[in-house]
Amino acid sequence: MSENQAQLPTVYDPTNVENKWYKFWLDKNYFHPEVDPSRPKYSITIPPPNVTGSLHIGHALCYSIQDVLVRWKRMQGFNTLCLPGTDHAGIATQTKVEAQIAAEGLSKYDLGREKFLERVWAWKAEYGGQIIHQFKTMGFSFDWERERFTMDTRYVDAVQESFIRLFNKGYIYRGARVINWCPRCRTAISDIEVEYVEQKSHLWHLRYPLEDGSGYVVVATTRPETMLGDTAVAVNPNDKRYTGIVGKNVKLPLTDRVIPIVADEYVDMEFGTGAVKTTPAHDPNDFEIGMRHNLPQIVVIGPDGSMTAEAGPRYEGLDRFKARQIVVEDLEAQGLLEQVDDYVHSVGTCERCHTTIEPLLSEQWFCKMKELAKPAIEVVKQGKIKFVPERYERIYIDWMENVRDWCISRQLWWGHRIPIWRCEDCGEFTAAKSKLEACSKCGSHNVKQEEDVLDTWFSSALWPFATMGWPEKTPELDYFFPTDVLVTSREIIYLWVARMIFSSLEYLQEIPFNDVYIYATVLNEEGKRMSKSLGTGVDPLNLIEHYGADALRFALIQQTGMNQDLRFSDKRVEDIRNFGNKMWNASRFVIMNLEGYTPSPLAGEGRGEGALRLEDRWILSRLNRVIETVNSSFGTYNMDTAARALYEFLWSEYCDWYIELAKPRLRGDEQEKAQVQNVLYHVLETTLRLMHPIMPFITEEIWHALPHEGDSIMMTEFPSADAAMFDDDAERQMNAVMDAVRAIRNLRAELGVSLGKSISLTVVARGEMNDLIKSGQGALQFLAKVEKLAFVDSIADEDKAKYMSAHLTDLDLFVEAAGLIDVDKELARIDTELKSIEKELTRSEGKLSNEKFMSRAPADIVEKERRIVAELTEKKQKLEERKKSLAG
RNA sequence: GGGCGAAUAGCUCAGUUGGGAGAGCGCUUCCCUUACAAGGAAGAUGUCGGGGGUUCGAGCCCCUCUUCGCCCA
Repeated sequence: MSENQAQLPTVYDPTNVENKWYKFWLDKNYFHPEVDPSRPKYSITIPPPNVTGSLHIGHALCYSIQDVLVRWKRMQGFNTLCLPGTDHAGIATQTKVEAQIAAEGLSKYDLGREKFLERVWAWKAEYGGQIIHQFKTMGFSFDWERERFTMDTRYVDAVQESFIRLFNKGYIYRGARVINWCPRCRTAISDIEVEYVEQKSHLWHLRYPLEDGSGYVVVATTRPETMLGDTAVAVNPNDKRYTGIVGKNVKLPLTDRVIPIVADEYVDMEFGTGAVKTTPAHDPNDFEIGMRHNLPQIVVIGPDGSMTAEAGPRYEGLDRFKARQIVVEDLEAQGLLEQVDDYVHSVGTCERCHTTIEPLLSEQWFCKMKELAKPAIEVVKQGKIKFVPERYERIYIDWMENVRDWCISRQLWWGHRIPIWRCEDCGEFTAAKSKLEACSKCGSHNVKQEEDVLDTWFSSALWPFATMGWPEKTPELDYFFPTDVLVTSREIIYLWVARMIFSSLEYLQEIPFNDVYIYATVLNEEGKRMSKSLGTGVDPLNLIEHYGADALRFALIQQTGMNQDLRFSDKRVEDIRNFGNKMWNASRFVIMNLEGYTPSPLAGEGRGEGALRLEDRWILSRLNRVIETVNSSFGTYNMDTAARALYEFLWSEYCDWYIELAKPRLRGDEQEKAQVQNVLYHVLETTLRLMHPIMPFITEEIWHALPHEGDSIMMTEFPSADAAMFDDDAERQMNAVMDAVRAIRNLRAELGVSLGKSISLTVVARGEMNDLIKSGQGALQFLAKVEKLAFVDSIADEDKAKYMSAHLTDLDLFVEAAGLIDVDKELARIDTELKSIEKELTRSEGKLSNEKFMSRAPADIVEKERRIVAELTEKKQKLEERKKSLAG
C-alpha cells in the first residue's frame, strides 16, 4: 500500500470525492432494488417537496435521516427502497407563476386556463430540477428510476380513482358553508392552512336600538364592517341581563333591516357585553347559530375582499378594511358607538400569502370525515402505527377525534381537476374519469366538468401507495407496501400524516407505514424557525461547498433525537469538517503502516495470554460497545446518540490512545507488527462501515484506499456487536493506565517540562496495579515520554521533596524535579486539592455513618461508597505527607 | 383558555429504570513530537430556572411558580 502515501494529501478535500462517488453509485445502480419476495424489504417513500421549491437546512435534516436509515438497512441486508418524488403544490406553484406573468402585465384570466397551465408546466420544467440536484449533492441513495410526481399520468388516475370511490360511497358532498377564503389567492383553503397571527386591534362596542324604542343592546365586535350582514343578535339563554329581551327585535343601524334577538347556548356570557352580533355568512360560529335559528345568510364581502351590493350603496365596492373605518365613523356620527377598547387578538391569515382570511359563505366540495377517521384512530391506539416521539400520538388522536369535514375544493387551475360532471339540465352530479358523454340520471348530453381542483393534500394523501402503482395491483405495491417509516415534520401531522393514514385504510385496508418519526424543527442561530418565506432559509449547497455534504449530514444527525427543536449554525458543520479530517488522517496513518499486511480474521486469536495485548482487547471491546450503541440508536431513531458515540470513539479512543500505542509496536518485531496492523485495520474498517450511513462519501473514499473486498462500502455488511469481544477487565485496566499517563502528563505541565523533554519517573505500585503498570511499562513510557522508569517499594520521606508526585489508587508516581519545584505554588495546589477531597470525604463518610443509608441502600452502593472513602483517604494521606516533606 | 416542549459550564447541547455532574465549541498555558496546527498535551469554569415534597439519597420522580418556544381553540 505504500504507493498510496503520495496519493493521500494531509487535508481532506470533499469536493471531487463526493461527486465521483455519487456518480459511481448511480452507475452501479445500487439505489434501485428489484422486487424480490425471497428477501426482507425496507421501504420509505420520502415526503415529496414542492416541485419548484428548493431545500433549506430543515429539509436537509429530514432527508438525511431517511438516507441514514436506508443505508443502514441496506447494509443490514434488507432489500431497500427509498422512493423520491415531488409534489405539484397547488397554491404555492400557481402563486409563483401568477407572479411571473404579472411581471409581464398579464393575469391568468388573460391567458385562459389552457395557456396558463402550459406556463405552469414550463415553469416546472425550468425550476423543477433544483431540489433533485440538492438531493443528489447531499448523497441520498434514492431510487431515481422510481421517481414520481403528483401530476404524473398514473398518479392523476389514482387521484381520480380515489375521489370517485369516495363520491360513490356518499362521502363527498357539495355544500354551502362558511369556509376560509383567501381574497388574494381567490380560493378556499382548509382550516389547517390558516395561520393565526396576533394583532393589535380594537374591540368596538356598538349600540343596536331595540325596535320598540325601549333602549338598545350593546354588542362587542372586532369586525364592525360585518354588521352590515348581521341577521340576529344572540345572547346566552342563562344570561339574566337579557332574559327580558329575547324574542324582541333590533333595528340594525346603517341598514333598513330589523333583526331578532335569539338565545343560543354558544354565546359566552363573559365575553364583551354578552350579546353577540350574528353574521352567518361571515363567521363559522355565527353560521352554526344561523342554522339553529333559521337565520338568513347575507354575503356582504365578496371573493375579492370588497363589499358587495348587499352591503348597501354607500359601502358597495369598498375594500373590507376601508369599509370598517367608514362603518365606525358612520356609527359614531349616529351616536351608536358606545366604546372602543384596545384589543389584541389572533387573526387568521393565509399560510401562503399572509393575507387576512375572510370567512365566507361559499359552495364547496366537502369530504365527510367521521367514518374515515374511526379506523385511523384505531390503528394508532392499537399501536399498529407508532409515533416517535410518542407524545405526538395524542396530538394526532385528539385532532382525529374532533375532525371536521374536509373542504377539498380549491378555486385554482393548477392541480387535479375534480372529476365531477354536472348536468346543465337536471343538476345531477356524476363522477367520471374521462369525459362524460351523458348525464347518469337524465341522459342529457349537456354536461360540464367542475372547474375547481382538489386540495393538494387530497393527492399527497395517496403518496405511499399511488407512487407504487395503486390502484393497479403492482408487484411493487405487493412487496414494498406498507412502508416502514414516515419521516416528517410536526407541522404537517394533520395536513398530511393523518390523511395518508385514513386514505390508506380506506383504499387498501392497510396502514401506510409502521412508524411516524417526527424530527426536530431546525432553527437558526437566533432561534428563529428556518423557513424560506421567513427569509431564514439556508441553502445546503452553500455549506456543502465549504465543508462537504458528509460534514453537513453528520452535523445535523448529531443534533437530532427526540428533541423538538435544533439550533443550527455553520460552526457545527465546520467542527464536523474537522472531524472528517481527523478520520482522514487516522486512515492515512493506518494506510501508510500496512506494508506487507493482508487482512486476517481476528477470530481465533482469542483473549488468552500472549494473544491480544491489553490495548487490543480494550479497543476491540470499546468498538463492539459502539457497534451495539449505533445499532440500537438507529433502531430507535436516536440518531444523535449513534453519531456522538462514533465521534467519541474514533477521536478520543482510537486516535488519542490506540493509534498512539500502536506506534512503537509497528516498529517492533514482525509478529508484534502484524498483530497491531491487524487490529488497526480491523477497527478502522469496521468504524468506516459504522459511519457510512451518516458520512457516505468519505467512508467510501477511505475504504477504497484500504485493502478491501467488493466494489463499494455501501454494499458491505453493517457491523453487528460480538458480545464475546466485550472485555470489562481490559476496559478497567486500560482506564488505570490512561489515568496514570494523564497524571504524569499533568506533573510535566505543572513543572513546565514539555513533552519534548525527557523525564525520570519512580513508581510505587501496589497489588494488581503493580503487574498492570509493569506490563504496560513500555506504553506508559512512550505515552508520557518517560526516559527512565524505576519501580521501588517506597520513597523515604526526606527524599520526597525532590519529586513532584501524583497519587492514584494503589499507585504513587514521582517525577524527579530537583530545583524545578515552586514550593509555594505546589503547596497552594495541594491545599486546593485537599480541600476538594475533604468535601467529598465528608459527603461519603456522612452517608456511611447514616444508619438509614446503611440499612436501606443496596449493598453494592454501600460497597461503592466504602471504596470511595478508602481511595480518598489514601489520597489525602499521601498529599498530607507530601505537604510535610515540602514544608520541611 | 387547553396541550406539548425547553430552562444543566461563556455558547450549543448530552445525561437511558434515582446512587461520586459530561461533550463539542470558546477560554488559559505549553508544544510545528514523522497521521492530522482543520492538530497534540494540560488546565479553569456549574446555588443542574425558583420554591416545596417523596426518598437513606433527586439534574432525573411528584406538586407549584417563573421565563421562552411550538401546537390547538
